[in-house]
Amino acid sequence: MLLTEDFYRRRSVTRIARELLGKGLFTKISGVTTGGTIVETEAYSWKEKGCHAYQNRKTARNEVMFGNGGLAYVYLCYGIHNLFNVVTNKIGTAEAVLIRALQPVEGTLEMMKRTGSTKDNRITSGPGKLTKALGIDRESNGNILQSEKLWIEDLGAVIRKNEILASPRIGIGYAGADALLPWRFTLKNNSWVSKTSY
DNA sequence: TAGAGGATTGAT
DNA sequence: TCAATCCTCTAC
Repeated sequence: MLLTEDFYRRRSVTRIARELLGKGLFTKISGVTTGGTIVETEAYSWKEKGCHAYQNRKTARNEVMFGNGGLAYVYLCYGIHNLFNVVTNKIGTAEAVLIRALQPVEGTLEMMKRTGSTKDNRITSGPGKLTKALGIDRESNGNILQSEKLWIEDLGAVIRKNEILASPRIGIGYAGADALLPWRFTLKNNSWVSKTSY
């Protein structure tokens, strides 16, 4: 079952980030479906320094974050990687959830091909890697997440509170005290969660 | 309009 | 530990 606008347009971005765990992110390109279960997310809000839209700073890049919940926000990081976010909340409130890792469900062979990997392990364990595996690039920026090319669906998995781990977000040391917010959510003991040196 | 740096990754 | 790589944002 596809997630609808109501799911994305709620007020609490951290709650949506938690609830996205266990949901399925998929793309269909040239007739091939690829995707998997979301096992790691991070919440971002205009209220804190880690966010591109901190203090409602609106630029050409982050404009989509100010749009309605249920849109894709895709941007280039380090000149190399496309990072995929889900825009949440209502028009004018810049919040989003970064999808950081998936557990493959469908199209594993195609994802291996796209990432140039010969093994099927950890091909979607990281925000830059999963976009490459699913074929997501900036052309998807601003697209709705209920299309035939890109969507998130409820796979029926029930995630209990005690299966979710909250920790500080990755790679935003410049955000000062806000870098310590426990807004990174992972499934406990899931081997597909991204590896970090932190 | 130039210059610095980034919500990462994989190889050394 | 470090380079790849290019777009975005800020300052001048």
